[in-house]
Amino acid sequence: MSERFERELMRGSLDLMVLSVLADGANYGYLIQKRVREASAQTVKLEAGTLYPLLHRLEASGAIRSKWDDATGRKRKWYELTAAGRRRVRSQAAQWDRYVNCIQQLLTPALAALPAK
Amino acid sequence: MSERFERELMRGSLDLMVLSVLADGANYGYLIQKRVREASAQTVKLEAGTLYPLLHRLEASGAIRSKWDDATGRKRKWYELTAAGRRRVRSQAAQWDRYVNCIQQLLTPALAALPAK
DNA sequence: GACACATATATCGAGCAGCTATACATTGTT
DNA sequence: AACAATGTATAGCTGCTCGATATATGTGTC
Repeated sequence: MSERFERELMRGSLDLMVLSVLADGANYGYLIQKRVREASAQTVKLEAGTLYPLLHRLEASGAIRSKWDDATGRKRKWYELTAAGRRRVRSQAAQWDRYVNCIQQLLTPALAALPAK
Repeated sequence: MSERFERELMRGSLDLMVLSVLADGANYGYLIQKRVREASAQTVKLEAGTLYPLLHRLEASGAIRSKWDDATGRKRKWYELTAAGRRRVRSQAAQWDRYVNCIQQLLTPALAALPAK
């Protein structure tokens, strides 16, 4: 039940998380997945079936661009932010902050009103 | 485009927002909608077509219970938290906090890595 | 050499939340 | 009489995330 809650929480913010990872430098899918999982202490699982379509959407929307790397043994598809992607990180980060504050304004009085458990 | 971002942000947290309003005391749909909108300075629009199904889901899951009020002129359906609903507010609030911290841990270094705009 | 396991990307169907549009009924305003 | 605001409700659409599945290569171990 709390699983479902967290899954829904992710919906709006996965884009921003992936873009944030790429703001630290170019990266490829498998490592992005690991970084998000580790940064969130396994709170955000980020399944492969979620990540790859998401990367394709981000690329289609012009926020990132990709390049295959066939040189080394494994084939990897590297992604990096475009200029539009960098703008998006900043703009969505600002929206995220505003949004978190909105929730906090509802949550703080609500918790205060609840019996002390 | 940023509209879509905020809409998706809401997905996981609308439950918690509505439960928070009800933690302040029993309330009915139309007023809950206004309170969420005002508390968020219109950031969260919360349409009627979203709210009423959501209230029905919350009731079906046992977090809230309802009672029609036919006494006064307008018919209103009042909702209040159940004991399970109060537990859910606390538990989801804690999850929300953890989740916000996860994002922040990705976002802070990301913004630092971006050129100063 | 065979086997398991990690690495690496990709797609499909199912489930479900939020939106818009629509409907309906009452009350207050001009 | 017309209109806006109050008040609840449902149907259809869109689109995200999941689990399952597919494919292929590299690495370690017996």
